[in-house]
Amino acid sequence: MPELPEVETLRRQLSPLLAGETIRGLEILDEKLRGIRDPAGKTILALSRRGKSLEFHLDDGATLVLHLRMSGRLRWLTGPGVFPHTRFRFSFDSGRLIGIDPRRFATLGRLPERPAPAPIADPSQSIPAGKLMAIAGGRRLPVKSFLLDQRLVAGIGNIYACEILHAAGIHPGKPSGSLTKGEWIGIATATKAILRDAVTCRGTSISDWRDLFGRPGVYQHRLTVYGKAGEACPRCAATVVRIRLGGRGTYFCPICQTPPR
DNA sequence: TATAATGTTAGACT
DNA sequence: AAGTCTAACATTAT
Repeated sequence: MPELPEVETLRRQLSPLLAGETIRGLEILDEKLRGIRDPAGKTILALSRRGKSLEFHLDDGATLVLHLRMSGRLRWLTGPGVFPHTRFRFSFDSGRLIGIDPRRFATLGRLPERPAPAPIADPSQSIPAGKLMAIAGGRRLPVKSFLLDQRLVAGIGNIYACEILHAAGIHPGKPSGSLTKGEWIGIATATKAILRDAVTCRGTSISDWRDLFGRPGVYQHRLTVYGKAGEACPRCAATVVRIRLGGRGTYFCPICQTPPR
């Protein structure tokens, strides 16, 4: 569920609450998450984000890495509160951080060594068209799959990939190696604008995404194609279609997103 | 009952 | 061999 804008929303909301706070305890309620050394007594120095991962930097030099995968959410509580599917609970002097995850795909680890960052490490900050084109090289990989590959571009997920390609007017199935420089520039421009806008909107709440305080984001009101099969394309009024690409539901406008060749 | 869901990855296939 | 594709993970909702 959470993509770059949603995770960045959590990071921004958590930073002022947790920087300098000492972890008083960590309760793990899902046996799948067992195995991390107890961080109780460690102080959080800073929070960062890498792609869709949220990183807690501790004063013992270790880093706790949280990935929410499909259905993970975080809630900050200062009073009582019980949520179904709670999988872990951090306690601090100032409150509690609850991890909620119905599908149990989320991961929480204490990684001493992190993998090398993707070539496009933060597409909301810097996404040079020339670099995209170079990476795409003569690949046949559909451009949407390219944008979703976290080893290449970190942070874009299914919703924003669909929205970016619609904004850039490019068919999601177009082989990435066949895009022109102009098309990559369009993708880079759309990516930065959309991701930044979505962060400002505190993410997209189509179904169950909520921010740290339980409030829905508002970017769902700005979606142009994602989840809109059968509806009119806001740019050309043709009917938005849904296909399956790389195993994921893919929405696009068959008229203003150029067909692959 | 069958399908799909904001993600990732191991293993299969080409 | 590298690039690409599919199934699987676990659960809920339609």
